[in-house]
Amino acid sequence: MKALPSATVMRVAESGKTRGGTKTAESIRAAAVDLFFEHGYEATTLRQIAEVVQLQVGSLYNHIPSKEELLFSIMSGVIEDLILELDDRLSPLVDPVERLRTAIRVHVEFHTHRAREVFIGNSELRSLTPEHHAEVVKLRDRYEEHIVNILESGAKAGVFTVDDPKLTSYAIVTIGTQVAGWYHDHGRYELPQIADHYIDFILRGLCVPVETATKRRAPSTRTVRSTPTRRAE
Amino acid sequence: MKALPSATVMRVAESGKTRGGTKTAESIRAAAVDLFFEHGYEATTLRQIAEVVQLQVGSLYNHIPSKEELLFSIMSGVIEDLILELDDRLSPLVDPVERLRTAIRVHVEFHTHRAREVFIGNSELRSLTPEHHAEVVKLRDRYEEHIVNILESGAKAGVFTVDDPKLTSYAIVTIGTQVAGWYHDHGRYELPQIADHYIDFILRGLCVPVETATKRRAPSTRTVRSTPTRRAE
DNA sequence: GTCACAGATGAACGGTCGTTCGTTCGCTTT
DNA sequence: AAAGCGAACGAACGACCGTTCATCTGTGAC
Repeated sequence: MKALPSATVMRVAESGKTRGGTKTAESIRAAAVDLFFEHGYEATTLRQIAEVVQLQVGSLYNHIPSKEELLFSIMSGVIEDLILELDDRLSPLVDPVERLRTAIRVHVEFHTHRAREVFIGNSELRSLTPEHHAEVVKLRDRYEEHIVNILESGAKAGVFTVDDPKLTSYAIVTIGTQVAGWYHDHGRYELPQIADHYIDFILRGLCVPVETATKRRAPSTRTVRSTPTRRAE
Repeated sequence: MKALPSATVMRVAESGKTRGGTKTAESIRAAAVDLFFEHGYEATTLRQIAEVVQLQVGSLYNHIPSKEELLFSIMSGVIEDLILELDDRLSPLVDPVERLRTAIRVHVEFHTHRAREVFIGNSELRSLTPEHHAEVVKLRDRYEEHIVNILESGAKAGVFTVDDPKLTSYAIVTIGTQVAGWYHDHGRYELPQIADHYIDFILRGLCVPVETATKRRAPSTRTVRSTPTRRAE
């Protein structure tokens, strides 16, 4: 599989689900996400997963090759979806400031909407086989490269003051990522509010003049795409 | 069995114990830090720890009450030390900007010097008993409160522009914390440079005018050339 | 009607886990 | 020399792990 052309086959990413699978396989995956998130991969047993999906342990192996493969498919899947989403939303934009704004917004949105998977992706790397580990790290680096590219193109255009793109990208990525650690649907903060706050914070850090968030949000049609509150828990 | 020479009584070994525990207990703790960091708490075996400290498994229980207590002592210990260090370095300072500068510097320094313990503290919370979990969270909140207080006092004094102190403190703490994930001793970045970079970035995010890092520091110490290599845990 | 077959079953396997415990060792104090 | 005692030993415990497998079951195609 090679990188897909960005303008042609984008329909795959429209629903966020790139991988199919039977209903049973899908619910095994969902149960695993919940349990891995709550107790960690090592502390989660296949028997717990089987209980959630109302199956016997052995039956799981009709749908998964192994516990580790199950983890890997979750981890690689979530990063792939993230990259697809970013490419999709970034493709019509050229202005570095707008591209960075959007990248941060996508990052925060994605990391809240799929917080459990993202959390797993960030904490269970060491439970993968060396081969799978390398594969996931490669995907992660590919994503980070996007951010660095935006910073560098903005610096070249003279709109960002960026001392060290790599170091700065670490800060930006980690700010968005950690949101997954504390955000939940009916908490204190609304999603667009969080994104706006961090966008302003980061842009100021890059010496970009920023209007106040309230002023900017009022007139435009700047709405968050797909804000379903259907996450139940 | 040998008859002891008659004059051999004064062989005192009084220097064995210092702050904390015995030498054995201390090396068990050290081995646990290394192994928990590398493989995670759940994936680490008491038998692995025993092997490192050259003991049989059962003998560990002469020094620890249980595996979970061992984890708890590591996690609570590192946060306590962090709070102590911060209090110590902050106490002579009153200017909010200088206090924030120092807080960030302490945070980054501590999170690099004791990266393994900090990493454990951030990733193994869920392996604690509910009681220990609550205790560690309380300690962590106490630390975060320090940062929020600095931000609020700076905002009140009119030197910081801070939209939401809590949200901003999340960003600040997480920027420093993630350094522990990739910093290592002989990498491409020097510790003070990392701290300076993030201090400037954050201060600009708070609308504090900042001289360039090059001007403020001695020019000869700036040796950032290339990108750091991300540590693969 | 029967055949094929995906999928569910439940027992079993070989390991490994944290923890316990009776015993032994070696040093210190009497 | 004897007693006391912390610490190490080493075997064992019961529980549980991921995985396998021979067997059964239900459903749709012919």
